Amino acid sequence: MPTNADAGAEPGPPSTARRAGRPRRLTIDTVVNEAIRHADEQGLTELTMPRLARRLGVGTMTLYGYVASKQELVDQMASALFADLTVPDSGDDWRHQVSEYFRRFRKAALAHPSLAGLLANGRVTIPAVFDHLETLLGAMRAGGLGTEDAVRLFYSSLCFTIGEVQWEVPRTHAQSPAAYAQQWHDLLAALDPRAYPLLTGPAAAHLGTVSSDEQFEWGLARIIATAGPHRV
Amino acid sequence: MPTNADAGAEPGPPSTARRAGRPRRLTIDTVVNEAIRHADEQGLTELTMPRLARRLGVGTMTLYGYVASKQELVDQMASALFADLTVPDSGDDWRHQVSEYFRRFRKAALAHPSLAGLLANGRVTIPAVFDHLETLLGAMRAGGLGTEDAVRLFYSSLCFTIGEVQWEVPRTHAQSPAAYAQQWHDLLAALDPRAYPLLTGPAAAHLGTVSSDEQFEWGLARIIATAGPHRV
DNA sequence: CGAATTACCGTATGTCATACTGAAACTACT
DNA sequence: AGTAGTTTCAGTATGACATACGGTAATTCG
Repeated sequence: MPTNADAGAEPGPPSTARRAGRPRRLTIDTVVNEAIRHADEQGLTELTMPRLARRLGVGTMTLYGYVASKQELVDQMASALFADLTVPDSGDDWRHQVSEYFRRFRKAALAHPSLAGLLANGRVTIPAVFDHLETLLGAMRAGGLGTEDAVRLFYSSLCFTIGEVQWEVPRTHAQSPAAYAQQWHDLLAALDPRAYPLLTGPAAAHLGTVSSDEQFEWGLARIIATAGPHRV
Repeated sequence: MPTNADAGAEPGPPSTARRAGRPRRLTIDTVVNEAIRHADEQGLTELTMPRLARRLGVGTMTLYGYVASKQELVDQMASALFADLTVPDSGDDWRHQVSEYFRRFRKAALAHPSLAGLLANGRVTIPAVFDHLETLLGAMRAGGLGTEDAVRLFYSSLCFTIGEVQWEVPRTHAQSPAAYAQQWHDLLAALDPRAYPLLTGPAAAHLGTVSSDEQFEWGLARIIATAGPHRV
């Protein structure tokens, strides 16, 4: 665990693990992790407090000893998604560094497709995002990029990555790849070739068959590779 | 009770507007529009069938004569967002045309901030999106862009636009601009200048103060302006 | 060993989406 | 007209949900 997200170190009895009173049956991490597992298996909409409690072998209200509300639980699930996200080691090329960072960002989001939608709710003030931004800004500036462009580059890449994940998840990760290909095939087959000569003709090959990874790389490269001192 | 003023020109097969049976008190458009208004005022999470029904002066179950489920209602709200979205007239420069299209797309989404999150649920098979894609593909090809690049350009721009809206809405549109600026100010002020010399120093000016419109234009330009025959 | 402390969880409340059902309002046919 | 047929309206009912409350159980401390 490279990043410490918990800034609220208790000033009282820090090392005393044993307190008076009935011992807890669970830990907050157990609860959050099991919630993530449940969302992965059944989908986020199937996650309810009673179901999660049953899964953990406790009463429903017990969960409220660990989180103040369901919303807080969901927030913690979202944060956990990015707990392991780190900035790549500085290399010779800041472009590689930034690209790789967002590649990791996307990978983290896609690791739990059902949670990717949480990116949208605006509550995810991604922990340590300031650390990452600070580090990457430094790399970009060292590479000759102006501060304003560096900020905008980061912002644009972030938006693109979030949007790409948003778009991709329901289409590829929420179903089998075969079902995805079939869906595109059916969709294109239903179009009138006279009304849609391009979509049913030359463009057809690029719509359903190209891997999403490639699409992501293409777009990210547009944003990143062309910025900086050498940009057109 | 306010009589609905919606134009109810039935485009169905028969010109017989009058059928047997009790007349409807509402139209589907009235229902969807009032739902959108409610979401704009109170937020999407506050939209419930009982509340919407009360607002329309009907019983809760009456709504189910217009939509099969709440999900269908929400889907229709999302579709309505883009009902007026059109492809800009063909100009001399396909880049302007594509840029303007996504500018309109974003504007449509931001017109109802609380609904922007619906972009994320993957159910919005934006109506007529195929029309738009077909038209823009034609323009791009006519401008010398290869089909594959054209598809990827559209896809990347779409992802970026969706992500930008996603990111922006909770930060700027769900609150007053002043509150937004204050939030950034507080956030930056809380950072330790020694740990975050860039964020608190040269980059600070570009974080909270730059307009989102400019950020959007910057990113979109990275994607669009550099693609094509002249790209690096 | 009792008292204090803390966590667990059964029960209760209010809201939600929605199924069912019969009343209500209109047209069409006689 | 009147009645039959058709369609919509809306009250009630059901089961699930998030969560407040309060009693009970498990532990440590004096």
